[in-house]
Amino acid sequence: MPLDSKTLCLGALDAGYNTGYDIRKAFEDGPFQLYQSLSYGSIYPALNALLADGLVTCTEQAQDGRPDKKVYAITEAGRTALRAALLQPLGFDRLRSEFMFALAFAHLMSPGQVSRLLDDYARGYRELAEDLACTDADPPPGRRFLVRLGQEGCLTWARCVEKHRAALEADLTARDPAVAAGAGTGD
Amino acid sequence: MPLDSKTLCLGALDAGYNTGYDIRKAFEDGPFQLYQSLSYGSIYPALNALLADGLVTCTEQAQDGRPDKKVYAITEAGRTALRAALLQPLGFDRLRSEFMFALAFAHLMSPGQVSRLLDDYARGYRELAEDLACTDADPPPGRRFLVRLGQEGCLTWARCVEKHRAALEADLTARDPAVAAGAGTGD
DNA sequence: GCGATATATATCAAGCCAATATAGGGGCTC
DNA sequence: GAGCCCCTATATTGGCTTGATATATATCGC
Repeated sequence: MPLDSKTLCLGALDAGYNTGYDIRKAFEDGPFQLYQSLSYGSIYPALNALLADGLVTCTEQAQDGRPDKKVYAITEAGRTALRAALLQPLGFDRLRSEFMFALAFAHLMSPGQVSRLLDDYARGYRELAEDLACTDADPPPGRRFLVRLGQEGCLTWARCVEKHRAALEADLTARDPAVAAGAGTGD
Repeated sequence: MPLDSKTLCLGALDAGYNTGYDIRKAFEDGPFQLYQSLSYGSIYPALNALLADGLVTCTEQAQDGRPDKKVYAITEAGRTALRAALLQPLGFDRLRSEFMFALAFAHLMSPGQVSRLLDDYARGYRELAEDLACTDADPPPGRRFLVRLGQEGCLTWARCVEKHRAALEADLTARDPAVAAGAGTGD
């Protein structure tokens, strides 16, 4: 198992996110949002396990009013473990798309509903492309590459949807002539 | 929650996959492999729940030697439930990519390791594009659209990786001049 | 002054995945 | 024909993850 939640946390720490709260932001809005996700229920237990294994250190900072901040830092052993995990054979990408699954049943919907779905889907990827732009300044080479790749990929995917949607919409009206004619012309 | 495992099973049944074993294949190698996944641990309980709710029917077929086959069929109520679930607001696509996460830490690897990662990554998408071609004959409009979209999307993504990789590899050697000069190239 | 949002840690129920158990058939090698 | 692996087929379980919730305070807009 190459990339469990402990490895993901080590990566976030190496990238400069040093509290549980910050790590979650890195996966929610930050540089990792495009290709990984991680929630509190995984992060806090993972940090405790990493601490027990000596792969991270923790210094508590008392703050005015706010709850104490636990600032974590990756150790040299941690960085070695991260490097080792990244070199193991990696599982291939897995996409979970409710939009695509819904579109697989376009024949069960009205053409108007399908068109709205396609609009929302393409727009979502255009918005995501913009979100990917605003990340940290001067990232390492790998993350610079991923920003460019992610932005172009999202825009290209949106364009691909817009390119092929006409064929789908034509297929649907061809199957349901009543819609094409605008009135009940029979089947 | 729009697309839980019960909804996914209803969809697979509507698409003509009518046993638990078959449904899994639809998500493993079949038309849904690109955008959803579902395992036995979800499928069998979901089918039981759907049966209890009257959204599917089940007829047991005794077979020579082999265990009895439970053939499920979606009911009209089931198709209505499927339609209703697909029209609820859908969550946006979520990608889980171990390759991209690993590449985010390219600065922790040797250039050779990064190059191999990029090779494997692009090749994986080219192979996936081929796998997507062999699906069932004469699919409904939505799935025809998704096949075209999926194939073009995978190929485009592979090309996008290959287009941007040179910049990454240049960045990495610029950071580590020893590698550029050819001295002590540890792999 | 009031609700909304942000900081920050932590836990829990519900759900899901990967692995395993069970069981017979077909095909392959030696 | 013995051993072995893969395919069909259903079912269960352990362990992990998500999403929601609890707690406590500060700041910001209005």
